[in-house]
Amino acid sequence: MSMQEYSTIVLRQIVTQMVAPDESALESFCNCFKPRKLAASECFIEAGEQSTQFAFVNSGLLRFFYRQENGRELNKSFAAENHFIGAYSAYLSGSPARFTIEALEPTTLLSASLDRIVELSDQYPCWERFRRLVTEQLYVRKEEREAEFLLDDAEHRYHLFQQRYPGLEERIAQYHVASYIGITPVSLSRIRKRPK
Amino acid sequence: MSMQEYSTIVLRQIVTQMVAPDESALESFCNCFKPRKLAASECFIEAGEQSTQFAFVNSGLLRFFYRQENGRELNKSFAAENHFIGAYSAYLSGSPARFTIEALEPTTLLSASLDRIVELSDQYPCWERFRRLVTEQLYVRKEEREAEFLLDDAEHRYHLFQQRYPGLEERIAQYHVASYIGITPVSLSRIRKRPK
DNA sequence: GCCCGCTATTAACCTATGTTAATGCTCTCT
DNA sequence: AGAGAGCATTAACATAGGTTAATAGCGGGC
Repeated sequence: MSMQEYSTIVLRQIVTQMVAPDESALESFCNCFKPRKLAASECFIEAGEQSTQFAFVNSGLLRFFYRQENGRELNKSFAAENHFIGAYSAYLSGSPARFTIEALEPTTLLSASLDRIVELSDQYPCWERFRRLVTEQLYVRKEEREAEFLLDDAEHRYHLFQQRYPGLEERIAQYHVASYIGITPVSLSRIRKRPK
Repeated sequence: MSMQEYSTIVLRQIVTQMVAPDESALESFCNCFKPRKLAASECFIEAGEQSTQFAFVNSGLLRFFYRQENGRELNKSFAAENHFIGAYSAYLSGSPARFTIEALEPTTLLSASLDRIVELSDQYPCWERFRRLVTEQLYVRKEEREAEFLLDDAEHRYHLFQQRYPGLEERIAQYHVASYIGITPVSLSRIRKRPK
């Protein structure tokens, strides 16, 4: 078994559970992916790029963030093992990515071109279905987050972060948590000090 | 031509542009939809319901909103002519709708059961594709809104509302705009008064 | 072991938005 | 025309969160 075949084992399992591809569909799909490593603080996608990369995270951790004019960085989300990443919405609308995806830890990926994935989704119903399922997951997540911002104050959003990403708080700097919640590190520190 | 056939003309046009269904696929699809009218302030879906309804808006205007414990209502979005509506994310996760969909004006819809649409999407590739396209649009919207809340203050979000829903500000009460932005009517009034 | 750089905390002050309440406007119903 | 019901505005005050700056802790490299 080649190195590349080995690294796709988990990917195979996951997409098999999702859409039950037949042998040939699965091969075509996995052949799109090439392994790639990122060092900590290296970027998978930079804001402004016309990126067509889509990847499966084998190990490591990444953050998605927007940069403001004043240089402040706002974390949109995080992705760890067994998640798919990419600037999918930007790809769909043909525009450059609005956010950067950066590794917070040394990360190993399987990376593919979205153009290839789209081709496959035109040829195989299972990959069309795969695209839909991934998009649905993304959508449900974003809708939840919209509700958070509409309904909850910073303290509540902090607790929701802890629930949504169990164990992550111990893995990243607190200013990254603050940035996800949409407040400053100073504010988060105050919230953490508050009596429960 | 029956009344029902007549009312699906625009729906037919729109889905034909989206996924180019063949004759039989289109008939099966349109047969799922039945006309329905809502008076102003009548609800299409109530928060807490296990709703399986999905609809195409022929005319009128609706708002989607979350209700807080204290009774305050937060507008998630609006939908007017030629848009699809429903509690799609709740349907996907099998949970009750978290928000209410209420008509702000007398509204005419074509309404279908999501179970039926899902059946069709399993039978016809074009309706699978339709599901994906609708979900992608929803996703892109929600991601934009997430970015708004992370990056922009209330005044900026007010201008973004005006851009996203041209002409809507004149059609609804200001407290509905404020509720969409996530602030109080008093605050919006202050923002509107500010010198440009 | 020591230094340096980065992170978290804390304090003092500032600003945007929330809260409450009073006022006045506009529309409709009679 | 008058009365009443929302709705928008305004003002006074309260609060959450932002800003700046000082300090303390911690961790890695030399």
